[in-house]
Amino acid sequence: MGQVTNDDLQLQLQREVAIALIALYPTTFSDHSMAQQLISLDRPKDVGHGDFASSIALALSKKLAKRPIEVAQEIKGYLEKSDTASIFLEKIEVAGPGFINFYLNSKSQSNLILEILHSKENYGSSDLLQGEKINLEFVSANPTGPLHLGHTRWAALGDSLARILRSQGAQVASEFYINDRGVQMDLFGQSLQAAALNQPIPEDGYHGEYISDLAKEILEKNPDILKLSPADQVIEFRDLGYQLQLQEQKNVLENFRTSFDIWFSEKSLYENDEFEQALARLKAQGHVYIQEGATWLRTTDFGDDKDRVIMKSDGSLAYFASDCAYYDSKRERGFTINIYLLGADHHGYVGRLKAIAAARGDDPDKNIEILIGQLVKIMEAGVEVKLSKRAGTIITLSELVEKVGVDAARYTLLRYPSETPMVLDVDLLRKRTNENPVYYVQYAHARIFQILKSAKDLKIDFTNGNFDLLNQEVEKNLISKLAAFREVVKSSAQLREPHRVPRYVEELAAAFHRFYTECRILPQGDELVNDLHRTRLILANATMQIIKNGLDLLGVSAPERM
RNA sequence: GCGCCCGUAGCUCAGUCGGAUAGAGCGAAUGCCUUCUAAGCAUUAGGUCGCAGGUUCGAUUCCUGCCGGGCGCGCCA
Repeated sequence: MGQVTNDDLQLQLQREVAIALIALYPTTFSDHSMAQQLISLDRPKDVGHGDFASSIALALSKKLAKRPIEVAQEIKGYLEKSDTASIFLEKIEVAGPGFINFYLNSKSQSNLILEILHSKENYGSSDLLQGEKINLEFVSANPTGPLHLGHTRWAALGDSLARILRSQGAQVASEFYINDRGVQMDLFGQSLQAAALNQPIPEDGYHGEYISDLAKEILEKNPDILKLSPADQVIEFRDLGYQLQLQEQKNVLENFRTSFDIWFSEKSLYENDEFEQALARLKAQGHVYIQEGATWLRTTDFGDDKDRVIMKSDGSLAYFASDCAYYDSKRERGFTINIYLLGADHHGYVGRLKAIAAARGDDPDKNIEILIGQLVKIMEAGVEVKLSKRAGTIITLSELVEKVGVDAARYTLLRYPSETPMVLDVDLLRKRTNENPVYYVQYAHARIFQILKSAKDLKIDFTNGNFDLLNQEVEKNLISKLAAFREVVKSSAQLREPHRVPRYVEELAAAFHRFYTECRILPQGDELVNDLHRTRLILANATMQIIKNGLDLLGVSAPERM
């Protein structure tokens, strides 16, 4: 047998246990894959419980009519005699009510560390999602104003999720859907025109201070605009304002390290017949009907609350028309998995979006995935800031970044599951930036970097070490944390949950800080360099690599000094 | 009224397929720098996991009902 990678260990251990079950209880287990499926095997939170733990004995207790501890002992006994298991296991223990704890030997630990140092920035990536073509749509703000705090959360989440999915081999297009047509755009144009002419802005128009600034900018650059007829002025203001505002959004997102592969124009759906084709397809499939002069899609056939209007009775298009054509476009472009990151205020869309997919003949559970991002509340001076465009109390993406920086903003927004409503305490982020968890993680990285730099200055060669020497609790704990990285990134990708990465990286940083406090890494004074120093340097180096890899998945920088 | 999400320490929140004494950060108290970054570490305090049932060897986790909070239920976008 060749070198066993850590990734395989879990599977291999599972296989060994399955073999044991079949040998020990032939009347209960005959089929190998069935036995293996039954076996739970996870990484315990507590290092005292080994590198892997299984509750299989507890689960089987009833079926075998034996006490859990007895079952555990029997499995342990069998595995201890197994030659294959002993290749990578140090020892097996039965603990608590009947858990079996497995401890890896130092050979498998050193293999892990060496693999990290060998793979470098690629460690943690896999081909788990190889061949998947994923469209990931997020932010998708109207180009009629600045990006607010909600958009900021989706920007961080979407961008990080794209990085995580790509790391697992998926082909991902991150996409921004520009709502550049319809009533809102016209209101935008009217608002700009009114502001430019010092006239009252329409009641349902756009009011923020940015509108008058934008109007002023347009006037300065295009003085001739006033010569146009009022109706043409609106169009001109709308189009020029749109360009400026969209460019502004692009700049802000760029500065937030959020990149999009595709900026998709809603208007374009109508300029090259994509809407016509999508509608024709739905009609041909028999899901479209006309009632009271309006054209409807029978989404209730596919679980939606009510049918949706595509074309209104006055002949104008409903917003939903674009949704249909847009989904069709994504499928035509070859995306099999289409992820929508929606704000909680749009969660009512789930039913109709799924219905579009189903009506088209797709599998709504497979081809469409919708992630709901709960809204972000803001606390300032101990009270909640009510967000209102009218009152000018909205906090924009760029304001947040100005206050706390890109790293802290991204990291904070990524720490929580998207479906968790979160409260940002601006005062805390503003006044106490040093206490933000992001600095805790970055500090660990910077610390290691400086130590390795010192080691190089001292001309210490730490390419080889002896992992048998690492027998302290803090050292073992750090190694076992490193071993968990791959599984964290994988589950993060599979569950579409980026927050697992920051949580993990914080645990890893904590494990390192404890290790650093208790274990001297570099030789002191006149002390000669020995294998323990070298091995600890290797361990520190691997830790730095994983912190860096984790932060990269979040789009957060890993500073060399702080 | 119906649908989705949330309810875990004083505050902000983690907690994979149900598992071992329920965790982290902040805040509070106390220790630790003549040696690698104290933006760190250690110890202490702080909990009826919203409430009540059910499923089972075992429930913060799954099911039902209730209470409380957020959001959504247009031929608006």
